[in-house]
Amino acid sequence: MAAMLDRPFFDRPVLDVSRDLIGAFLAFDGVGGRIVEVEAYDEGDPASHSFRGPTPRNAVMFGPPGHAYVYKIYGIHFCLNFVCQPGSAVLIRALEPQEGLPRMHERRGGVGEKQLCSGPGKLAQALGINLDHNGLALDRPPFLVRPADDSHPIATGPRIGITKGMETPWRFVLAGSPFLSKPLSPERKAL
DNA sequence: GAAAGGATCCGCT
DNA sequence: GCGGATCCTTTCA
Repeated sequence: MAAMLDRPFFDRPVLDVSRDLIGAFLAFDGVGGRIVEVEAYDEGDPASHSFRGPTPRNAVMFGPPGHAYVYKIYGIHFCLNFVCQPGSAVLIRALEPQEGLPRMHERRGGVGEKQLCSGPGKLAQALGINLDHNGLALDRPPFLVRPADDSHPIATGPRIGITKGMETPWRFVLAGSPFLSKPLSPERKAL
């Protein structure tokens, strides 16, 4: 079986992990695809849940690397993060669907393939992720995370939907992917 | 104890 | 392009 991303991979600076996750494969209970969009958050970042220190909700962000931090947003949607070094995490924002397409379509209700996982809330819905999965380890089932098998053109830009820290270009995308939550604009230098 | 506001999505205009 | 849905965490008095 192919290499799996485990704790040492995530126990690194969050920007390095974010970059290396573009093109990686994520599945939850056999449903998933290629990661094409992520955002980095860390403790010194006013947009991050960890900015004001540990709370009951964000406790997982201060726990061991390589675990899932899941939270509910706007009372409706769930967002999936990968915990890196203490107080930092990567928000998984979009996937290129590859496995378990029928179940994704069931959960997402008749949207086109490009919209199955083109946003953090959509992705969590398509994969069936909810608060029950907060704190689960990423290196064993139902999670499966495999590294990218080749290099990918990566672009960066400002993060989406935040009200603080807007100038920090910590959004990472697979350049030119049609599965992003939004096109990257303006396009920034690749890494 | 109260109030504000959020790392979103969808439908309507 | 704009606003509503919907809830619960965090903050402040």
